[in-house]
Amino acid sequence: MPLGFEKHDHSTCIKDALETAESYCASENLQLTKTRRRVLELLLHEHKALGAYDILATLSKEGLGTQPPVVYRALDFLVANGFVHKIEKLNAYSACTHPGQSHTPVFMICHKCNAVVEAQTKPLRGFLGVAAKAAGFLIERTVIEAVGLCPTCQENTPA
Amino acid sequence: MPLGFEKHDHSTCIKDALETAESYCASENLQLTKTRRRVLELLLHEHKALGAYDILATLSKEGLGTQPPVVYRALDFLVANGFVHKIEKLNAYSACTHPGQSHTPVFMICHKCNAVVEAQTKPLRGFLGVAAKAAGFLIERTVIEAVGLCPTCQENTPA
DNA sequence: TATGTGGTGTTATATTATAACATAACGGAT
DNA sequence: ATCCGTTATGTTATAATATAACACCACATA
Ligand SMILES: [Zn+2]
Ligand SMILES: [Zn+2]
Ligand SMILES: [Zn+2]
Ligand SMILES: [Zn+2]
Repeated sequence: MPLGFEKHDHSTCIKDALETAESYCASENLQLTKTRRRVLELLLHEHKALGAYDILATLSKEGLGTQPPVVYRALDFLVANGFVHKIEKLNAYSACTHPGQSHTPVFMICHKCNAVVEAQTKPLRGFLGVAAKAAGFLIERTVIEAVGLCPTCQENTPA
Repeated sequence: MPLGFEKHDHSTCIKDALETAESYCASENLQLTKTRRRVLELLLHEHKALGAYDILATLSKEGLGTQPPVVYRALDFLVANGFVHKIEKLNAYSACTHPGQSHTPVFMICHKCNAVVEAQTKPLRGFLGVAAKAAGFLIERTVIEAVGLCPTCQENTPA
C-alpha cells in the first residue's frame, strides 16, 4: 500500500507500524503510553483519515478520556515523532505508512470513499525546490495533497 | 511578485488584479458585488493570507456586514472563480497573483513574517503526477504549500 | 403578474483546536 | 528520604473556523 490503493494484508500493515513505533520510542526514550498507542491503532485501522473528534469518541467509549486535550495531546506526540500526519485539506489525521523513514509525505485523497494513500517525495527536488530556490525561500515543511478519485471509485463513477 | 518576495510596485498588483476580476466577471455574467469586491481588495492589500474573521472585522467596521456568512459567501465566490485561494495550512485566504490564468498554485509561506507568495506548476508533471499515475489515482485538485523562511527573514534570523 | 434565480440579512449551531491550571508519576541530585 | 525538574494526565473553559437554515429582496423573463 505504500504504492497505491490496491488490496493488501492490512493486519501486517498495522503490526509493522506498531512495532516500528514501539522500537523507535524505546530507542529514543519516548513514552508510547496507552492513549498514544491506542490513537495510533485507531488511525492504522484503515487507510483513511480520522478527525480528532472521531478519535475522541472512541477513546471516550473505551474509558481513555473524554476531553479534547486528550486526543490533541496524543496526536501532537504522534505527529511530532512522525507516526501520524495531519491532512490539512481535511483537518484530519492519518497514520504514516513509512514510519521510521525520514520523508516528505505526499497524499492522495479520494473524495468519494475517503481513502488516503501516502507516497513519498524529495521536497527539494522537482518543481517546488526550483521555485523555492528562485525565490530564495528556505523550505522547512511541505504540505502536498492531491484530492481526486481512487481507481475503485473511478470505475464506479461513470463519466 | 509572481516570482518571489522581492519589493515591487504593489499598487500596480492591486490595480491589475481588480481590473482582471472586473473584466472576467463582466464577460462571464458574474456579479462582483460591493462586499465581494471589498474582500478581494482587502486580500490584495498585502501578500499575506488573512483569516475569514480578520476580514469580517474590517467589513464590520465598514458597515458591510457583521455575521460570518457574509465573509464566507464572498470568499466562496472569490475562490470558486479563481480570484482567491485558500491556504489550507493556515486556514486563511490569499488573493491570487495569476488571476485569469488557469493554474495550479504553489504557495511559499514565511512563518516569521507571514508573507505568502504564489508560484505556479503543472500538476500532472513531476512527482505528483508520476505517483498518481502509478496508483491509478485521478487528480482533481492539489494543495501544495511550503512553509519556511523568506529571504528577508533568513537574513534576520542568524543560524 | 407569476415565477425562478441569485444575492443578502440574520439567528443559531457545528466543527476544530487551544489556553490555563491543577494533579500525578518518575528520576536523579542532595 | 526529600527535593526538584521533567513529563504526562485530568479538567474546565474558551477560542477559532465554518456551515445550516430560513426569511427577504431584486431582477430577469416568460
Ligand atoms: Zn509518512
Ligand atoms: Zn475511492
Ligand atoms: Zn492563483
Ligand atoms: Zn518572512
